[in-house]
Amino acid sequence: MPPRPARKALNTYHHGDLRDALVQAALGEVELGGPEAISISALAKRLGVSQPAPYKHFADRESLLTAVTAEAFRQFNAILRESIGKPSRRSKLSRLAQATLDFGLRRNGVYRLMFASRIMACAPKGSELHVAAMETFELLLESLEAPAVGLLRERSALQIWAALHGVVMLAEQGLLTGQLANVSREELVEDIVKQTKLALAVAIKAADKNGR
Amino acid sequence: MPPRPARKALNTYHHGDLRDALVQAALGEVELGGPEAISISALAKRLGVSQPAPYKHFADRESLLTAVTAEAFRQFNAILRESIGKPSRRSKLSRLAQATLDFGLRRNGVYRLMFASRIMACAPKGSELHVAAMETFELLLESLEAPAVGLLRERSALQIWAALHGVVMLAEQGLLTGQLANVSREELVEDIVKQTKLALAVAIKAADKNGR
DNA sequence: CGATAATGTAATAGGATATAACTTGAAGAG
DNA sequence: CTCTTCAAGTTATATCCTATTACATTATCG
Repeated sequence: MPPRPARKALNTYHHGDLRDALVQAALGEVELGGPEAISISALAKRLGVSQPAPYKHFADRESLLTAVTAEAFRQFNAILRESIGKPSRRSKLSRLAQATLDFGLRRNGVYRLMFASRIMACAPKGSELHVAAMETFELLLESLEAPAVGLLRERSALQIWAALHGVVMLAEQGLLTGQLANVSREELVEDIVKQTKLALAVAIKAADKNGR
Repeated sequence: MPPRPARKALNTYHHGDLRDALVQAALGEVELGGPEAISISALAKRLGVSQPAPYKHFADRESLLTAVTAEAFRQFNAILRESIGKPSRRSKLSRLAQATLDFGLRRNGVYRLMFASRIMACAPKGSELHVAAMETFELLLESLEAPAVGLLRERSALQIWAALHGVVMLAEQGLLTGQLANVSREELVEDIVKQTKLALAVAIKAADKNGR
């Protein structure tokens, strides 16, 4: 299927590219109010079309949310790709981790849509959404500049990924209190990166010993 | 304020303890369908009262959700307390981690309400909800049987906590694919526990060296 | 150029949140 | 013991949102 041709609106009756406009506008809403902020009728009003018009492009609200989530993953992937691409004295993993933290806090509504709603859980394997999400994980694996391969590598990736999620969630929910409140988020994430590298090094050494 | 007296329903007009019944019923709904499954009117119908009756106890839907979340935290805390209390050959930390994983997967709707909705982010410090959530973190600190104190201890707790969250979320969303799909969740969590202990040991050694 | 599919609109049903005004019964004061 | 009062119900209603149906308009292509 070729990407939609993005026709121009030549008249007032047809919008031109309502489908894409809906996704973008919805992403804007989610950014502020999270997944539950998306209202089909509000979006229609905002885009100057009748209330039922969106249903020509999305079967229901759920289906719009799915498309929005997929778009969010693509944007997120672009950011990650850029973060590990640019040269820096810090490691790729560290840069990716910091970029994730930044995205998770600055665009928290979108982040919640991606990682904390039930939308993802419903995405069948091979769907647009699932593919985009898998690509995120691929980027993470790529940023793990380590000699480990296979399962060991995946387990390390999972652990840093999981820990990153957790920090974003806990930070957003005001659960970083006590003395933790005085530590910058960046530093906490750096802790996680270091810890993962340390554990991976130990695991590799152990594997070598066994394999020898 | 004394705990609500849990009056009996002596007649048909008054329910007896509608407030508590609402919270419990809502918790049941959340368990299956997540936070968005809660509908005031559906709950009212299910409990045999008129649709606006719940508004005598909760200002709005949001306020009911907050109460439900607080109750969920209390139940979670009870489970955690039990898990680290009973004697076992495994460490407290490991038992708490496994209990969290179990709760997160088996009662995922509730878990999402607790850790992935915007309800928590809105809870002011000192509120019923915030207190219950902080107690969860206290239990985690308690289960960290390590000589570390203060910030170092809190940072370790944060890291294992964050990683646990992440595994629950990723598992629920079907993002554990590839070779990871063949590893049991319990094993992945055990990885996290080991890794945290290792990192903490290293950090303590470093701190000792500096402090010497 | 005319048929047809894609994309819009208007009208409407159904369900949810929330408020207002009224009713019931429990519980304390005199 | 009764009267008053108030918490906790009720019915009725306004508003908003989702979703469907039937109809209108334009784009596209044979």
